[in-house]
Amino acid sequence: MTWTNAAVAKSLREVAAALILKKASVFQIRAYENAATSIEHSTSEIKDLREEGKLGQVPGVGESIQAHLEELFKIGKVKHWEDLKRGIPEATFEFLDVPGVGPKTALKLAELGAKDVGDLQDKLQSGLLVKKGLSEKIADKVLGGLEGIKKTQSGRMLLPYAYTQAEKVLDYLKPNPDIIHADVLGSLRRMVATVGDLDFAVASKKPKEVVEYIIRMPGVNEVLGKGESKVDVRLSSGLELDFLIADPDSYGALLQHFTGSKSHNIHLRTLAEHKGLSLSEYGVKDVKTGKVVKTPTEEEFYRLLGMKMPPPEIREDTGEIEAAVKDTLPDLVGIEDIKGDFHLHDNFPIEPSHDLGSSSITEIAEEGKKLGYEYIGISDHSPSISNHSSEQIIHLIQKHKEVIDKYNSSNNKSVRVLNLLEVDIQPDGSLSVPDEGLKLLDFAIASVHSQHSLPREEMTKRILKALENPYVKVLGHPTNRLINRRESSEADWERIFKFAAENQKALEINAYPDRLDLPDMLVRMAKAIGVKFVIDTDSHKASDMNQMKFGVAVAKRGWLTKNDIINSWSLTKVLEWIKI
DNA sequence: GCCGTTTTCGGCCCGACTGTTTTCAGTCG
Repeated sequence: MTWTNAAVAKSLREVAAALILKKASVFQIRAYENAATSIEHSTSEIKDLREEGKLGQVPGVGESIQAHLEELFKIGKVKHWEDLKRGIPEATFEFLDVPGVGPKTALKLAELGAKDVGDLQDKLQSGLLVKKGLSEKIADKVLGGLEGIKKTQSGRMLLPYAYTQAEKVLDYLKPNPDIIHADVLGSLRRMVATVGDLDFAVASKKPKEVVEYIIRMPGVNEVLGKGESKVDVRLSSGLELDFLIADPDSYGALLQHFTGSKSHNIHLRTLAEHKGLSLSEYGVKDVKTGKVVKTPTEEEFYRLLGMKMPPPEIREDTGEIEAAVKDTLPDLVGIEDIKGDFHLHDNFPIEPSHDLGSSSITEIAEEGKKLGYEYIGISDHSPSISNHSSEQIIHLIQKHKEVIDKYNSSNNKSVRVLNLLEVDIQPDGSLSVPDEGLKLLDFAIASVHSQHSLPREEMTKRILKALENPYVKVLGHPTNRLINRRESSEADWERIFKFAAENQKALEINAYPDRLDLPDMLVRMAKAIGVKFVIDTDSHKASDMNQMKFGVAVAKRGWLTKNDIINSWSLTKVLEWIKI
């Protein structure tokens, strides 16, 4: 068993479930749940922290759980946890993965004889469990939930997909005269890399009419739940949409409440309580008088709590509340600050190791101009090392350089084009292009495209060796994760970030939909170490260059300001940075 | 079981919907 953060968190949640079933103190239960959430959100592998003796630094992990984790990593199990789980059928814990199934339902299902998820589905479909005393409605709900588990296994939605779907829904909502405001909520509004469900807020004086209007939306296949001010639907595509409708006077509270994150809201409520206030989606209540102050805007909601409004992207309870109180929130980078894109693949026949782009330099440059850029970087994959001699590689780079030089010297160029290359970091840390080839470039982006799961120390040395090359200015998609498909590579990121900071190497935030790499939490860590960043789309066709906003979202979630991001600098300043 | 600008004890977020509960429990966000 490899104890990833997800696996450790799952174990803690199972213990919490066991505690619920054994009617333990709700606060003890919450403690285990808090520890699980905190570990899921940790920027470091918990196993590494333990080896470094830093387990106690994880919020929510106190003396007891710390001792439990020591035991877990040492012998693979925890006696105390096993004692707590004793007497509860093993299948109970498996059923917790089914949406809508909590500990008590899970136990009931196990006691009725369901052995595992597959068996559960069979016994529900055959009606066996209902015959044994399970209510039909619960049976239907669990069957519906089993659909959900399949969705989870196939992965949460990628942010750009969710974003596009949500835009379509907002386009349907906004023209309705009964609808005063409509916004997306939840993890999508916070621009988290993956999104589970799509949640929407609607401000209206006529909630019932709005509910009916939503039910009539094209593509709605099933109404999953319906209340006075709430409706959940499933589209024929399988996508679930949740809508919450509020009076315009309390719309700010609704937006705030359901944007979350959960940990942000919990912290906020605790803070409010000390001021004698209580928070809900209806507004801010004075506990003494019982009077609710409605808040039409989020700014007003936060103002009543004596703080500035933190941007949705950073509402994760990682210091934004403290900063909002002290009025020291960072001025986060915005899409309008971006002046270029360094990672773009064109269709020049460079005979690359990986995929070629499909647009010409001219098309890419024109798209760049449309986006308001001053410069772009053409960074094709390097010529494949197995099919070419060093001389051939250098020759191809020379040819490509001539094309770019010609474009830059033409009279009707759209933007300045930088001559870059995405070179492979070989397993031993050497680069796929000899230095004589690299010196023809403005600079090189170095990326790992093979052997992604080397042991941590080997991967660390591999990346550091590549970054030592003076022509390499950027580490491309640093962790190599592919969301829902491939885990991040293991490496000593702190060491890599320190090296990057000391040697003026930038880390890429790759905006490609299933990369979003560097991930936001590592962005924050790297910034604290003093690293600079570039945000790139890694486009293989010109029309993909508009995905920059998703990279900017990652940067925002990592608390980056304009100054942290090299491609928000002027061309002059970028050219100076290249020369360092 | 955790935690501290109410600090080593005494607190710990709030509300909606669903179900089979006729006054509340389970689950979710």
